[in-house]
Amino acid sequence: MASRAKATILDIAREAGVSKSTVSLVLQGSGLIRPETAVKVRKAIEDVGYVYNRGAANLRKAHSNVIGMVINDLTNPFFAELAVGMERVFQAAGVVPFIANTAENPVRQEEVLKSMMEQGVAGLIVSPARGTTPGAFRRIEAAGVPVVFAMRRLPESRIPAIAPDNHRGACLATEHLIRKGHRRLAFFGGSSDLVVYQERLGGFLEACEAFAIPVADRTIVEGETSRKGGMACLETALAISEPPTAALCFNDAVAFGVMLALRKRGLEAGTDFAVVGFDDVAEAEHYSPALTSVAVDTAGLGERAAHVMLKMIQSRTTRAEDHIGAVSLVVRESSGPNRNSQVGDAA
Amino acid sequence: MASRAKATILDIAREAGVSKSTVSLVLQGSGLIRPETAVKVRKAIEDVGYVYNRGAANLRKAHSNVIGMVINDLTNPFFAELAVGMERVFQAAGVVPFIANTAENPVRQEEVLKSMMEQGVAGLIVSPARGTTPGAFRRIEAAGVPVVFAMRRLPESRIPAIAPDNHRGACLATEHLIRKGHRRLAFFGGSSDLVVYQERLGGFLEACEAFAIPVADRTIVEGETSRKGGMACLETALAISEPPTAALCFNDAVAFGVMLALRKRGLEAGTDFAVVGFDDVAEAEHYSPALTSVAVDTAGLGERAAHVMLKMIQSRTTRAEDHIGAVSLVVRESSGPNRNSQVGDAA
DNA sequence: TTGATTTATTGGAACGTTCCATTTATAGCG
DNA sequence: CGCTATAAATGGAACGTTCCAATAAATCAA
Repeated sequence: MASRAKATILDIAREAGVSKSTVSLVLQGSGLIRPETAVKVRKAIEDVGYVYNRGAANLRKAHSNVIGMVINDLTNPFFAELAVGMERVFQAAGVVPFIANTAENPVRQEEVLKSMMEQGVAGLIVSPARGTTPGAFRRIEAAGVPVVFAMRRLPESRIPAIAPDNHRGACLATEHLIRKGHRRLAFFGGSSDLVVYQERLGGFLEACEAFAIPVADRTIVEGETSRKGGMACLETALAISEPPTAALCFNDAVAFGVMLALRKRGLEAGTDFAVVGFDDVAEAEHYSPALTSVAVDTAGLGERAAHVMLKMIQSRTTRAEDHIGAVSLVVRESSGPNRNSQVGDAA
Repeated sequence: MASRAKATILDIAREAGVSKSTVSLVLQGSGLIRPETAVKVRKAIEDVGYVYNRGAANLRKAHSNVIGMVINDLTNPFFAELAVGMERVFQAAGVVPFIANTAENPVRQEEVLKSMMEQGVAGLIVSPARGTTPGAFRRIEAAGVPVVFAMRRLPESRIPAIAPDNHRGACLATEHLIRKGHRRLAFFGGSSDLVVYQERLGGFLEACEAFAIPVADRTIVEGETSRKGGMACLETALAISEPPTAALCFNDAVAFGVMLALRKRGLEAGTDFAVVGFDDVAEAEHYSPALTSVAVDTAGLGERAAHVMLKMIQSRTTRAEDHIGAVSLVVRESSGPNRNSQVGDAA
């Protein structure tokens, strides 16, 4: 079947009785070669068990066909969904996305980015890890490799970002809680070194402002963006003298944690304390009680990011516009007795 | 900062006033070069904004430092956990794992594998997609690239597999249900074209046999391995004349679906119908009622798979032993009123 | 038939590394 | 001082492709 040493186009050429250039042309699907020749060559390729060496090709070619996706936390289903959305688009464009996980660790991220650059990726889609330094992408930009940020952005950076309208989403959710009659509100989870956090918290505060919620009645508890973090937030908040009666959570994981902590205290989300999440991951719908959450169309943002990347590569530019995705509040049980079921909105 | 065109070792050599060979040596951390020279070279590397071209290097070197991880469903947190376990090990070994998702699609898988081979991966860790044909890995084996299967295996294949003791896990879980007093049992979800399915169903049947459960009282419903699939399974099972009172589910996703469908009918898992899952994903613990499930130590299996791969690469062999991971039943609420809390076991 | 044009095919020079065989410099020793 | 032994640095060929310029073959116009 396959010969001993790795077969090259030279072996194919010999086998098919043509020149290596002809083989190369066939490999690239050039219309210049005579159909019969092409058939002959393709047969030889099959016979010698040839595998194309993209590394060698990239030595001559301008662009590779791989794009790197660098994700801060693959175990969060939210990011997995994002990745899947992008994959769909890239597959159709004949581009292969390689995914790498940084586990929210800037050092690891540095290594991963370096590695991807060394592989010669055509572009990079990144959801930056917490604590990424502003200069982390300087070298990559200098090398002319297009980068787009997905879901998260960096404080002062010219790199285009594709993200949901965090401010508006948080506003919508907070308004919803206030309309339900809550007057002492909390914002749970996340930390201020994340731009997303600033945006979501900003939306929360704006709504509070708009409805004249006094500053003293706004409880803000930073914390890990995980179930565990959520549990801790609730404990902290309930310990104060005039505890809040409702909370907007930084993301769904935090919200799940809050609901868990409530149950541990014999309280129920929705009736004893209102909880709203952010991201609307698939689980939100299936939780009990079902979680009210801000839907951000994750897969859609992934597709959008992929399209932007493709366009950047094509027009060999390193610049593109930001894109802010529409959000909508999906009202379920965790925020209190039902009235209506979905409040849509486009940004 | 960075020069116009991409810098190469030649540029560095010129900048540092040494030969390209010296630069190459420094890049590889050879002890042959004088420390002062190394420092000089490293400075030059920094100055010209050099990025190493691994493609070019691989043209000469035997092995690349990238390993491909091909996963059938990244949105399943179970597989994401697996991936994360492997990453830990690889990182420590200075190897970069690139992850790709096949979305349970054999055609997509073919493309992904081809692409990884073209990139010149040193090895491949694969959780094969459903319906993978036995010959899918022939060419890869012929090329001498080591492959290990994780979590799933292929019917008749010499490729080593790292997987949990599915048979034993299913046995354990079924026994648990029988001990709780159930006499009409169901096995929900999965389909017979998966080896894992055969193994888990086998364990279920063995336990039934051991406790003399008549064949007529065993209900087996195949279905999608998702929440949706689980819901459908329950509907089907409850429609028969003498419906089962307990079910072992192919995996946790199916179990969640079953619990959801129960609630829709006003029934509660644990009291009205016993449910046991498989995999023990993180959510299982947090569900309500908490899901009894077979824990398989996902991350541990991932680490094991990574180690096996590393060893195969090092000893340049394409063969290795299978590895069957220990399992344990984690008893929670969904299987009925508590008695004990965890039944451990090592295979 | 001949030259011009089009269609297929081909050799050879890159591309950016590594690695072997040398060369050059430095030190050690009697 | 001459010789060997060791340490440090180097030139050049090779790796498997692409692509340009060139050639060869086939077709056409006159």
